Amino acid sequence: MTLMQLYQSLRDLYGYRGWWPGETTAEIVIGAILTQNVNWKNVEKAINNLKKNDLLTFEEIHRSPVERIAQLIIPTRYYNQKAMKLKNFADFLHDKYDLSFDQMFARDGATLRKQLLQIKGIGRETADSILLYAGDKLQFVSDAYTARLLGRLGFITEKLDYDELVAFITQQIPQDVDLYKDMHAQIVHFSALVCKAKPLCEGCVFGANCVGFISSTDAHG
DNA sequence: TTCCTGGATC
DNA sequence: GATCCGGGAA
Repeated sequence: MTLMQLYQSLRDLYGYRGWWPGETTAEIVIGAILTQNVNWKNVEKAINNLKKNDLLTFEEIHRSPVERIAQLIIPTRYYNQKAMKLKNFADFLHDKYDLSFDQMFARDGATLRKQLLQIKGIGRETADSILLYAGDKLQFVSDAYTARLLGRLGFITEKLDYDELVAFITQQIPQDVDLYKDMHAQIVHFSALVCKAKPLCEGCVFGANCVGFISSTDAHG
């Protein structure tokens, strides 16, 4: 099986997803920060709280005290840290781009990635999510789901760090923004529903292709 | 109890 | 690489 065959299987299963929930660029960026290590349902609660208080733009976040933001995003678990991360991004956008996403995304992806990674609270996965889904940049997004799935399916046999995994994948697929968006979306969806930490192997489309697969007749994998 | 679309710090 | 952060649903 190739990576594109993996992608096609998931796309056949779920249809095109394209994915990232959020009606505005700011909402996508906010979601990318708030979703760190937290269930997306909790992020939705926090985003609704921000929306009800007209805090879903970085103009408002920039001039709002961090304590007020923290109180609204409590469902995202690390709310004090994440409130500061939102403030840090707002400061960055204000100081470097006059609070304009158009100006920010006018930069090339590689330059912008380096800038985003200098913001305290923005790591590689969050930066890449912002670049791909908020900025339509050709930047593949990897994550713990991707590493787990590719490990179980036998694509990778040794641990790769984040950047190595991104390189491993992008070498084997067409360089296309919409493909990057949908492929990550499919992997996340499948990993959250089926190939979970405790996988639901029954009826899995990959069946015997999975090296982590434990059949009911195999007492101990 | 476990698990959830991480990142910073030491 | 180990630990902190520290809510909510199943």
